[in-house]
Amino acid sequence: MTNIKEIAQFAGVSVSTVSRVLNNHPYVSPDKRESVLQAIDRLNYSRNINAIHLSKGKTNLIGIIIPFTNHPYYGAIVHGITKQANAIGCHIVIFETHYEREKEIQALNMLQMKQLDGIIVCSRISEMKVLLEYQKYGPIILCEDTAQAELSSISIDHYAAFSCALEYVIAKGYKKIGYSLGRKKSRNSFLRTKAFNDIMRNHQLINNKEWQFEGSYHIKDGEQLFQEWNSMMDKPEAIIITNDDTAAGFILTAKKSGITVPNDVAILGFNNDSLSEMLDITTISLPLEWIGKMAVDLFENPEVIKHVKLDYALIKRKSV
Amino acid sequence: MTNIKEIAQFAGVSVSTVSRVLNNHPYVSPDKRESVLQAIDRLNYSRNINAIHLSKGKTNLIGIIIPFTNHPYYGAIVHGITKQANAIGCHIVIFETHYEREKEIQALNMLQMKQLDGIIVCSRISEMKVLLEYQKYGPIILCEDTAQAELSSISIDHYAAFSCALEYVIAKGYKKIGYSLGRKKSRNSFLRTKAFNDIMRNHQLINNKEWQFEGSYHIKDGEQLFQEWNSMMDKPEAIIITNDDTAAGFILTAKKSGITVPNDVAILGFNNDSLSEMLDITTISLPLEWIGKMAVDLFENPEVIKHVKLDYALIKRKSV
DNA sequence: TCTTGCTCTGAAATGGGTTTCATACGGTAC
DNA sequence: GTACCGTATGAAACCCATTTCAGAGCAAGA
Repeated sequence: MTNIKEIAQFAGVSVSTVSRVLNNHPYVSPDKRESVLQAIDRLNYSRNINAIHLSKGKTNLIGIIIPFTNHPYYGAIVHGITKQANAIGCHIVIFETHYEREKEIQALNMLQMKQLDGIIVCSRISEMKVLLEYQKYGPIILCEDTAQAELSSISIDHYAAFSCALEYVIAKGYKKIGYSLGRKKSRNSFLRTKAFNDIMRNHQLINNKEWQFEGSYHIKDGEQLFQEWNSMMDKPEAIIITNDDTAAGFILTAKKSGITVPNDVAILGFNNDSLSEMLDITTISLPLEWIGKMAVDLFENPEVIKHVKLDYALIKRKSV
Repeated sequence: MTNIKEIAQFAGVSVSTVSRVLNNHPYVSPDKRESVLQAIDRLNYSRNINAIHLSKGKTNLIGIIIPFTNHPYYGAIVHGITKQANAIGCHIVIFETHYEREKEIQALNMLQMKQLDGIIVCSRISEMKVLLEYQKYGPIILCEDTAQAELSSISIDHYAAFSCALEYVIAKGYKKIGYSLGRKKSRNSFLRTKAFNDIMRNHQLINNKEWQFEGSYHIKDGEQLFQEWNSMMDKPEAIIITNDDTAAGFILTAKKSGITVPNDVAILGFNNDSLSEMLDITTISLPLEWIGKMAVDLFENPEVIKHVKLDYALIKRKSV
């Protein structure tokens, strides 16, 4: 492999001058620039980026912590991140964690060891305390509704979004209402649960713990959810499912058993995936790609810790 | 940032010894090892991985070239790659190309500049010639049915898989058969087209160019495809759609117009996504995760160029 | 006793850039 | 004429770890 030194020799200049040409610095005379360029061409030179990384102390690599790659919700966020990251000359490294602590630590260690310039956390299992420890090694952006002042975050107001969904279901006349979340212990779920409790109390409706489910991520989970619902003696009349895929799974499975939506049970989804459009599922539309874009923006300005909230929208269709 | 030199000083040894401790080399006396370990702990040292990359000439990073991240087909492959890559201590960098040449070149350049140890190409637009030029910089693995001897590949026998699908449709008594591909110009599509032509000829069935579509990737494309189909005077009775998502979109849209499957039109999908299971779509199951795993295996053994073929399976359900 | 061989250690070379600093030169303002 | 500034350039320091090489010490076998 040819290196900068050989180029310098070949071109009859110093390595500094070669470096200047390579980085488009001013103060290089046209003829020297030309001869360097020629040397590069002749010797078929290409820079060793690891040396640059070492020297500059940065890699233009952003780590993304997500539980699953293969999922519309995170897929959309990752897509947004990728687009914006590319726009600022960065690439992304995916850490698919399946909510294993160890995997998250791996990513954080790469930040510490300077292989990553920053990390965007889409969803996590590690305690906030852990993230804060690693903050000194580079910007960590959270895609969650955090109250943590020390880390920038971008999120949807999940309390408000869930409230909006619930109020709509209630306004439609349903009284026995359940919901299904991803993981109960996440920040998002905490806020959604709180919204549910508050609003049900306000309307003096029954808050039945049996109608509260979790583990809704994929289509198949909707099948499972339907089985659970179907086997209950006392069934909720409406379920808010925080994920269109699962909602779709529920509805499609229900149909096979002759249960129709919204006649037998109303379903309200989240995300506004194209699948929900196809199946006419009433849903809350979330600006997922935009979350990704904003996360990168926050990464770019690490000196200002900000907490950005994005808007949501109720998409009225036919499942409620 | 503390570095290895400071650790050496603090521990009263040479940098070589520190490096030996760090890398678990033998031939370090227990007491020196101990004092190095203590120094590391005291000074809160962490290695600069970029220096290691520079020194070792590798980064344990594998690039993945895919057109879309947000898609079940590629999602499954990426998932398989990620799993196996992690197993061998590598991480992955995603290049979402949307079939833009420039993006693919970006990835290849990162291979050249040694930021990547290798590249797995899931689908591409660049000519083979271009890939071959970059081969000297590191292993390039193709997830396609290539005849190219110089690059390792992992693929499904798309000719056979498509043949299997078509023979099944024919055996079911359909005569007017169409199909829909992703991009017509891809290697996979070439083989599928060839299979179609050969078999239709064998069975002396009409090969109507108007019944051959492309651009089928997402659910929404299925909606579009249905509109096209529906507006035809002379409609095919069966369509093989090389993508379950699009097949699902077709079927769901059809249902809204009162067209039922397979009575009015038979649909055969590809991939065996969970969505196809939900909708009882007859499909060809492809071992996508396994492709990912095998791709990493091939990456690991770059000295032997291999062309691995994986099996497929016809999943009979109710849409044909 | 001498040779061989293993354990242990550090100096120095290596990987390959970026950046600072010192210097030199030509031109302009006063 | 002198002071000052912008352009141009190279030497050397710096980023940080790995690895080779050479040598020292010590024990076992001949």
